[in-house]
Amino acid sequence: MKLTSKTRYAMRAMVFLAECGESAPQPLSRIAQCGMPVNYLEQLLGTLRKHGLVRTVRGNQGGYLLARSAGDITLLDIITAVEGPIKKSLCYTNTGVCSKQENCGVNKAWEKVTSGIEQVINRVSLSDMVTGS
Amino acid sequence: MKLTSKTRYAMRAMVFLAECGESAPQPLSRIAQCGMPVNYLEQLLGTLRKHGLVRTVRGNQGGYLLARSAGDITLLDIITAVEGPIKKSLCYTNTGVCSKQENCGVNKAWEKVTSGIEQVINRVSLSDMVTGS
DNA sequence: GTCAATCCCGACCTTTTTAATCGGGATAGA
DNA sequence: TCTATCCCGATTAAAAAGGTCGGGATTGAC
Repeated sequence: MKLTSKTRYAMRAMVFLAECGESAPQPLSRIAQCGMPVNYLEQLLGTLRKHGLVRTVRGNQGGYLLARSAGDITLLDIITAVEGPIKKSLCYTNTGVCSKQENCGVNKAWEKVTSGIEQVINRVSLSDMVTGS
Repeated sequence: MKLTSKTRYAMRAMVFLAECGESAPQPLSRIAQCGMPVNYLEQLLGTLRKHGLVRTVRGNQGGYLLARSAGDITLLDIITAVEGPIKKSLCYTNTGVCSKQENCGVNKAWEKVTSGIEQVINRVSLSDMVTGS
């Protein structure tokens, strides 16, 4: 339950791209000036591209652009892209001594928690992050 | 944004203690039968005790008990105890090139996210986890 | 009073994950 | 053709998580 550099960097990069708009593609070196190691950022942007959140223009004068409008990208999209899908609890998998195996209360309660968190994160869009709304 | 073994173990232990009720203190060795390494669990229970979630009876016939009623302990209490308080975003701390420093949109949006998540987690009590409500 | 069961605690080690670096290849505008 | 750029896998370094160990303190049972 913690915010990693990966997510923080990805958020910064996406917010920056959102602020830049559709004008021109922003080169990696420019985005990295937001305070991130350029080589590491490159990996993250690759991941974001593979998940369809940014698109690229290759070659000279190339760079990165948002793949969709900022209002159409949520924090859940970004976090899921770089951190993977939000994990589910495994609940009493080992010895079974504590009984109840599959449909135990912990599982049900945890299910409620994860979907609740997903909702919260999914309600914040990239444009919200730009405007602070 | 992931569930660690620490949290999973702590949840199991707390749920087990909740199921045992106020009858007798449960020794570490018994709790560990839920499928956790005993020495590691000991550390976790020490942390939970320091945060006032369990109390102990020392000496022979001793063990661990919930410090409060199961309805009065939430998932937020447990997670905060073992993982520390839910972190806040730092937002653009390095070069300042991306402008806006303090009260930027990302900070505001992230603030909303963390408090939202806290609410979700805080609404699930230990007794909810036992009953699955 | 002794003994055994128990909590207590800090130090250490191992494994996994995260973060960062590097080198070379592909692409395309000027 | 040259250079700025994306692309990508391999490697390393740093940090965190997960787990182990040994010895000390407490206390009920006998």
